[in-house]
Amino acid sequence: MSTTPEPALARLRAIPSRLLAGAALVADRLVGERLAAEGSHKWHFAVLLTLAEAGPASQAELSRRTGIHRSDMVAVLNELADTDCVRRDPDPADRRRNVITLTPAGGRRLERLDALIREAQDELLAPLAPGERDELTRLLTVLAAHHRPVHPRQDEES
Amino acid sequence: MSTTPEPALARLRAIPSRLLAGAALVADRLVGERLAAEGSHKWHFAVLLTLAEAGPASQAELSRRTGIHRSDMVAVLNELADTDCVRRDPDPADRRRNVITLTPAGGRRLERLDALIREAQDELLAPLAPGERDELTRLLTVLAAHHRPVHPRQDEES
DNA sequence: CCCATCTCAGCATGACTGAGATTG
DNA sequence: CCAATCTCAGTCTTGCTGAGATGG
Repeated sequence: MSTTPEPALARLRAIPSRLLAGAALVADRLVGERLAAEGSHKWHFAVLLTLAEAGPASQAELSRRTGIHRSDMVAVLNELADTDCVRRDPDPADRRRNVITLTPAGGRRLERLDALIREAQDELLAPLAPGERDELTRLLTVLAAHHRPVHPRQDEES
Repeated sequence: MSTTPEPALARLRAIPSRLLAGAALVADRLVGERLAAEGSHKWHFAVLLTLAEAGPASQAELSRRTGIHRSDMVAVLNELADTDCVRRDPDPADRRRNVITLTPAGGRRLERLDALIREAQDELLAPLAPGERDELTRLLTVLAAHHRPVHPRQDEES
């Protein structure tokens, strides 16, 4: 037998890794478009949320917490500082570092971005029933928990 | 009320778009590593599969079918031709184009790559029960069907 | 003359690296 | 003198654009 009579045909569009890539692309576009309309991107949200979650931190610490590269953090914080969303003060205890602090304006910005992101999730999951949305989230959470629940690339080796 | 008492904390890791991005990254790595070990990447598989599915075609036609950019197709076909997986013959009916044909060796290569990709899916979905794997695939398929069931980027502008 | 194809060189984006300046 | 931080310039990667050559 020629081993692959035609099964590839039906299989193609059912490959989970391919489906995931497509869904992730769509999701990223939906989120990105909304944040861009507000003059933001994912990184702004990540930094603001991390500050709200875990409190003030140095830039290096924010890099570790968010997975954003130390080199890109500069621009993100410049933009957030320019719009008064964060303050960048010299740390009195260690003058090598800046302490980044969320401002009230930053908190409000976080809320706006959060609302936009929830909107995007709703659009993404619109074709699913409420129970299905929860199930999808649950299954993806299981995968995330199992496969290196950390950040993608970065300097670190080992 | 201060509107965001602390709900962001728990919400962070449950954002579907974020979970999708993480899962897609893992999936891509699992697939990519295996194909790289065979000296291949996704595009080789896509081209071989398309040839097996839909038969010989010109390079331009393959670009359309696979979503691989016409400019990248050159290198992919060079590599496949170098390993005798495809033949690139001038079309007797239209000498502007090459007709790309899958060779027997190409068919065998396709089977190997297909096996590697199935391996990768198994590893990706390992933490899920069989029923859950099907359900995840089904849910992702619904999303794919609803949100532009086509290829990502490319020249075309509407 | 216009259109499609194949190819290649070069651009644009996004992420990362390396090193200098500052401070501990 | 070594370590950590902040910053910036430059590099590397990947996918895409533009245009020349071939041919219908």
